[in-house]
Amino acid sequence: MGRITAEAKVEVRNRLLATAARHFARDGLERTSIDAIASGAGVAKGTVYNYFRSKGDLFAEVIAEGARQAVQRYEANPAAGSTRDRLHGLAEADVQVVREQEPFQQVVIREALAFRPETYPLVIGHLAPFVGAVARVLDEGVAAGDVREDRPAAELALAFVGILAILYVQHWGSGGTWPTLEEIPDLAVLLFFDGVGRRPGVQG
Amino acid sequence: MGRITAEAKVEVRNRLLATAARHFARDGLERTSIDAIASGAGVAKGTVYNYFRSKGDLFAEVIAEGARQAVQRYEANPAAGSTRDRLHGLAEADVQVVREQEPFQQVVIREALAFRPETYPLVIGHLAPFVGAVARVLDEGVAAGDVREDRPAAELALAFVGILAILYVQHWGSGGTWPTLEEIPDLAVLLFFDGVGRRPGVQG
Amino acid sequence: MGRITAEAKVEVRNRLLATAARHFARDGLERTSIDAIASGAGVAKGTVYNYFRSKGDLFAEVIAEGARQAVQRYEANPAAGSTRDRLHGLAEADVQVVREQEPFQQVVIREALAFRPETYPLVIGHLAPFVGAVARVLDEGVAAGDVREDRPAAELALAFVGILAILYVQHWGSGGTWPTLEEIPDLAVLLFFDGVGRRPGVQG
Amino acid sequence: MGRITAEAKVEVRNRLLATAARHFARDGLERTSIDAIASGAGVAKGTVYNYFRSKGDLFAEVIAEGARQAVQRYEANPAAGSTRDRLHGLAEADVQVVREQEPFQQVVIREALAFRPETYPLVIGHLAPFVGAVARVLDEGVAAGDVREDRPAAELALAFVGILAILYVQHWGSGGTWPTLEEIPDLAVLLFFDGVGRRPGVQG
DNA sequence: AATGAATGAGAATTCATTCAT
DNA sequence: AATGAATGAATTCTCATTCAT
Repeated sequence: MGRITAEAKVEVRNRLLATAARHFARDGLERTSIDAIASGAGVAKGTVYNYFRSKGDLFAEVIAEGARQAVQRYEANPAAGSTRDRLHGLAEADVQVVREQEPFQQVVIREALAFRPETYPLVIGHLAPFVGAVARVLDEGVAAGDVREDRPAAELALAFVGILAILYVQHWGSGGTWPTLEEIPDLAVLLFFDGVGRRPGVQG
Repeated sequence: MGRITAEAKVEVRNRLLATAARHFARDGLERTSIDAIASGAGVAKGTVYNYFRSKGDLFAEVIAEGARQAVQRYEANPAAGSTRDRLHGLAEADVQVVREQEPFQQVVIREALAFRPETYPLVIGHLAPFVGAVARVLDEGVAAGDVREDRPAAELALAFVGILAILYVQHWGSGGTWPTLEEIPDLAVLLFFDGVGRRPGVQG
Repeated sequence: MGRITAEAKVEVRNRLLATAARHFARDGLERTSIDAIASGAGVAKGTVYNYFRSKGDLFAEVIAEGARQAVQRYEANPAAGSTRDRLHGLAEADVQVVREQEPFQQVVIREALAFRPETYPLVIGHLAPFVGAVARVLDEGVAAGDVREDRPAAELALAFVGILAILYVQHWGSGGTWPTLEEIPDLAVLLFFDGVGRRPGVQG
Repeated sequence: MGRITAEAKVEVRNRLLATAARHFARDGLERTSIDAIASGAGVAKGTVYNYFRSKGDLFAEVIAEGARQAVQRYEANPAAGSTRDRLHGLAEADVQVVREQEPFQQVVIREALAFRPETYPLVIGHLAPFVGAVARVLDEGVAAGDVREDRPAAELALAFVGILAILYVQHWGSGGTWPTLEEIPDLAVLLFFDGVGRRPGVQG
């Protein structure tokens, strides 16, 4: 105990966040106990409360941390290419982050799908940058004549993110058998941009 | 005793299921108390245990009941028309069921998205008939040259159901503002079948 | 468990109140644990919460119960005699109640002296009838020329009740050695009405 | 280190005592946290334990300090005048001390009224000098024929101090509205020495 | 068959105290 | 000497489940 280096504090905090993410991802908010997180992180129960005000606060931090990582999604994304390529690039960036921070992203995505009043604004707020990037690409796609213009880009962007979410959920739910993480960008763009219907003279 | 009692028992059971569905849909499994269900259904707490072995069991029965209702999804579907029309018809049938049994369907769909080991087989098993009906339509669409053939119909069918799920979740999460239930069949078919990308000489 | 007669419920409730009063009187609100009350009353912890919403609520009920008993203080008081006799009668009635419900009264009196914002209105509200009775006697005493008229009767009444409180507290604090409960009415009247100063031709 | 350090230590100790007194006066022993005291005094939690063995010990020291200040009560008292005047003088001295050290005195007086076994001897021991001074004045009053002799002066002295305590408690409890600190000496003497009863040819 | 009081295992949270730095 | 992170016992309160009536 006693004085500790700043790095050690950060290390404990990160260990708590990582452990919490793992538990929240597996068991959800309610079924995860602070006890489990504490002992999973190798600290006493009270220590958790030295770092986070409450279980809900810790949960929110897990989501925020996940979302923070995900800002790379669109920043790391190369803006080049056709509308289709750019959507594919965004999806690939997303998959990259999910792969690296799987428990965090699992918590974010499941919470986004749960639409709970307590966390809804939090999740949505943190998802906003990514949704915004998608919407921007779509807007430019409309201008270029690549994207249908009978639906608002903002709604379509939400749908794209939703389709990605569904694919992740399917991935985790199937134990990783289908779809694999690698397939997700292709699938997302196929479902969202190309459509399943076949039309004369078009790809597919 | 005799017939009247037997009917009364069924009636109590149904009331319990309906009340439970409403609570589970609103608050989730953990945050719903047996007390709330019992008093909501106008019976004593102990009575719940005369009908269901445990809270988890009651939850499973709610899902099973919801899925049972949902069998109409594919049975009510008019088999006629183009592939696109038939998919639209399936989506409409689905929305119809959701509308009529909203709390039950909300529980089923959210549980499907949560992929919890305890309920996963239950949900998937009961969703299977609907997914199968979609796959059948897609298979026939492939034969008719209406549907892209580079992806297995079974996987595409799952994706269609997933897109429907996302739209419902978005609907409930937004407080019903977007999308409305009426819009969902159109949106689902647009996203899934037509695609968001615009191609020469095609709708959009 | 299970169904129980209404009398049995009342009996449990009373046992809980009496046990709680004993503990609160000895240890105060904070240092008394629900566990101690439960096991002292021979029930499980949860049972306490079947009867009282919270520890604070139980505490409030103990005070309310104490005050309820204490309404007898002024009702049982014979209205006859001189002002001095009537004050003595009120004090005697009060002592009587304290003797019969000692833990309850101990809680009420100590709480009254603690003036805590959470319980202040409760205590004062319940003490009001007794204070009012004293004030009435004093008012009539003023009219009869028995009581000094340079101070509002309401304030003097508060002081009388305060003096009684001090004597109880002294009684409990000294382990009952001084003053004894029997002495309290005489002492209260002596201090409050007669005064310690000696004046020519007057008693004392 | 040397002198400056020694002075600094005393200064920290006093700051801790003053902060603690303020908190104990407002919130009581149980509801005051060491954390609050430490940060209120501008030191770390551990530092509190360099000065005081435990929270209980700190509380005891606050009382001791309060009582130490209160020794002035009787020392500052001018011994002159009638018995009534001398009592009034003692009460005025007391009020003076309370005014200057309000939080400390508030803790002492409330603790005196709580009669807790842990602090009882402490409080009583420290109150003794003041009670003794009152008793001395009363004894001399008896000799002069000013004070009733049917009760031991020691007991009457306790009652006088009790009446003062009640008036303080009433003062703090009422938010300072009644009685004000200024009124207390008059009121105390009126209640204790003169009495509320009116008798022919006497003041009041 | 219904009832609902009793139960007691948890769960979150607080906080006095310790002690390595 | 001061610090403040770590500790873990203690406490309140919840609620699924049981079972006597």
